[in-house]
Amino acid sequence: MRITQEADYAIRIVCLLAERDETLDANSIAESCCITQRFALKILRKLVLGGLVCSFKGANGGYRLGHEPENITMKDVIELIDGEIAISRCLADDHVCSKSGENKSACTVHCVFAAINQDVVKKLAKVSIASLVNPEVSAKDIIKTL
Amino acid sequence: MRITQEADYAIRIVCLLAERDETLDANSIAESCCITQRFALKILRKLVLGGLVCSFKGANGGYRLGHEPENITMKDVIELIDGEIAISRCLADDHVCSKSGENKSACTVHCVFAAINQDVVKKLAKVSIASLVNPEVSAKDIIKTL
DNA sequence: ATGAATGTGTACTAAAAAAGTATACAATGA
DNA sequence: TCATTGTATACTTTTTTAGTACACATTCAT
Repeated sequence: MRITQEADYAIRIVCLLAERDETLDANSIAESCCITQRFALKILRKLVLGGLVCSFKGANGGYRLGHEPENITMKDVIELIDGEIAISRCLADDHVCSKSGENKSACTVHCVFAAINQDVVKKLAKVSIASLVNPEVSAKDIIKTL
Repeated sequence: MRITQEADYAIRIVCLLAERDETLDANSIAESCCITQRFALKILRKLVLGGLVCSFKGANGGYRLGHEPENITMKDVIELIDGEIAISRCLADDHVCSKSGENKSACTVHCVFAAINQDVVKKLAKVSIASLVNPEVSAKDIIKTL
């Protein structure tokens, strides 16, 4: 529900696969991303199940990107790993906050959270993996487009 | 670092104190906010230490808002309770992500997170407690100003 | 003065989430 | 046919969040 480190790693893995347009095995991916092979495997499995990455079994097997980097966004990767993005607890728990009672301000607070949360999601959906790995595009360039 | 339920309760407590311009004791505050007295006391202590709320000891004691509701924002309350707002883990841990290595995309990803995070903070700083409790101001009105 | 009402300070416990690990198994290709 | 590589499931540890307990200090009403 929050943006975890696992999602952060997942983005890096996807970026790596986008940069190196070849089949990479879990070991070299883990090494490049400075995580253990086990943990990389766990993340890769989620990416495969979610369709963002393709896997190949057996000797010389490994992983490849499942789509063009232009068509994968930060939002896609994060939501695949963490589930729906929620900046606050109340947004995560089925959008129900049992203890809020029926007073006006509690409701208003949650509406504000929801609006800000939507904006975060919208922005993350604007950032493609292609732009992240493109050496001609700087972080500033990306931020300008948000 | 994330926006917790405690912060959510804190906002409600502050709103309650803003609406009812009188000294309220922990018990009635807890009841109004649908939380236990113990937990309310814990949150109230933080609010008092942070200066947002004043407390009065002894019989007929209780709590009152420390500032005008116009001068308290959602950001103030949240940061007082949770510390710095951070939508992702990497932003929280002293803005250092040891495992990011030195590749371009990892850095870019964090810059994007930081930019979006700043925007969230900026928006929360625009929402005053006064606007939350004002019955003439709807959630939509507030969201429009963000 | 005294004691009931009220807040304070510190520390503790429990539940949930995040982070990471282990094991046994299945498929592939040289 | 076996070394290489991914799969599936489940477990453990650490961190964070949420909430509780207790002994104490202050104040007001009487």
